[in-house]
Amino acid sequence: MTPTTQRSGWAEQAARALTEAGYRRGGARRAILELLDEQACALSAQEIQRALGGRRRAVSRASIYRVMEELEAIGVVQRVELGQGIVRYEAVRRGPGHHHHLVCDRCGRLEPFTDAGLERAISRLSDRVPLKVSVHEIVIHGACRVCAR
Amino acid sequence: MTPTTQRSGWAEQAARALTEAGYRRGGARRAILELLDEQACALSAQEIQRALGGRRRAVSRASIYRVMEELEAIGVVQRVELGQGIVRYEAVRRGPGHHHHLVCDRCGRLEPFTDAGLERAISRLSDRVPLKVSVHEIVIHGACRVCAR
DNA sequence: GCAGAAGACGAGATCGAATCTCATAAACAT
DNA sequence: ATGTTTATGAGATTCGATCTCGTCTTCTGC
Ligand SMILES: [Zn+2]
Ligand SMILES: [Zn+2]
Ligand SMILES: [Zn+2]
Ligand SMILES: [Zn+2]
Repeated sequence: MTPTTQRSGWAEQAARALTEAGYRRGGARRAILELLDEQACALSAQEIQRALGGRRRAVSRASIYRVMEELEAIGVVQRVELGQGIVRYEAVRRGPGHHHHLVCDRCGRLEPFTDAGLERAISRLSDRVPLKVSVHEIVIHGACRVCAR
Repeated sequence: MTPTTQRSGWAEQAARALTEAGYRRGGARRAILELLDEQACALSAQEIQRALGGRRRAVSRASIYRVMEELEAIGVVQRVELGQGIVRYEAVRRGPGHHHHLVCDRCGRLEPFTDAGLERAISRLSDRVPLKVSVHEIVIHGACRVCAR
C-alpha cells in the first residue's frame, strides 16, 4: 500500500468529463473523486465507503456503485478484479501512475508495479489482436516476500 | 469459443496429483476433471454444473466449488476473474494450451490468445519483482469486432 | 468378500457483495 | 424564488459463493 499521493488534477479532469457527459455536480460524486485522486492503487466499494464515512462526507453504497459505473463508462475509472471475488476501482491515469498488479494469493497483499518491457509488448500486441483495446490489465499471482517465508 | 478439444492427458495427470495429495477417487471429481480437460478456455461454476447435468453425471454446486478449490490448491487448475463478478476456472497446461484472455466489455465475449513477446517480457519481469511468481494472468479489455461496429 | 473408519458428496441454509426501488434532497434553468 | 430534473440514500432484493451436516462411497484391514 504505497501511499503515493499524486495530485495530477485527475479529479478536476474527471469532474469536467462528468459535466460534459451531462451529469450534475453532487456531493457524493465530488467526495468520491477526491478520494480516488489521492489513492496510489485500487480500492473496493467497501473501502471507499469506510474512507468517506470516517473523514469527509459519508456516501451510501448505492451511490458508490452508481458513481463508479458512471466513471467507468466515461473512461476515467477502471474496474479491477484481483481475486477473492472483490471488485476494486482505480483512477485511470496517463503515463505516470499507470501500473499493474502483483497479488499475493496467500495473504491477499496487493502491490502495484510498472514495467516498460511489458508495456512495449502489449502495445505491439494490440495491433494484431481481434479487439479494439481500451485498457489492459496485468495481474501477477504468487507469494509475497512475507508469505514466501 | 474455439472448441479446441485437446486431450493431453491433463485429466489423468490431475487425478494422479489428487491421489498423491491424499484424496480419494469420487464420481464428482472424475466428472469435473473430464469436463475441464475438454475445454479450450475457462468455465464458470454455473457452466460446469449445467454441462455436467446435461450429459454425464450431475454434480452439486457444493462439490464443484469444493473440488475446484482442491484443484487450485494442488496447482492443476487456475481461477480466472474476467469481470462481471464471475469466477471462472481452467486447466493449467504447460506450453501448448497456455494462453491469456481478451474480454469484450460490452457483450462479455471471451477470447483466448497467445503472444510470445508478452511471455518473454513476463519471464524477464519475474526476476526483479518482489514476489515469488506462481502464475500470471493477462486480461485485455476492449470492444470486440462485432461490438466495435 | 465384509465391516468399520475415513473421506466424498449433496440438499438446503447462510453469507455478503452488488443491484434495484422508490421516496426525498439537491442542482440547475428561468 | 419556483418548478423541473437529477442525485442520493435506506432498505429490499438478487445471486454467486460458502457452510452445515446427514448420507453415501471409497478404501483398509480382516
Ligand atoms: Zn493499482
Ligand atoms: Zn503475502
Ligand atoms: Zn482461457
Ligand atoms: Zn463484444
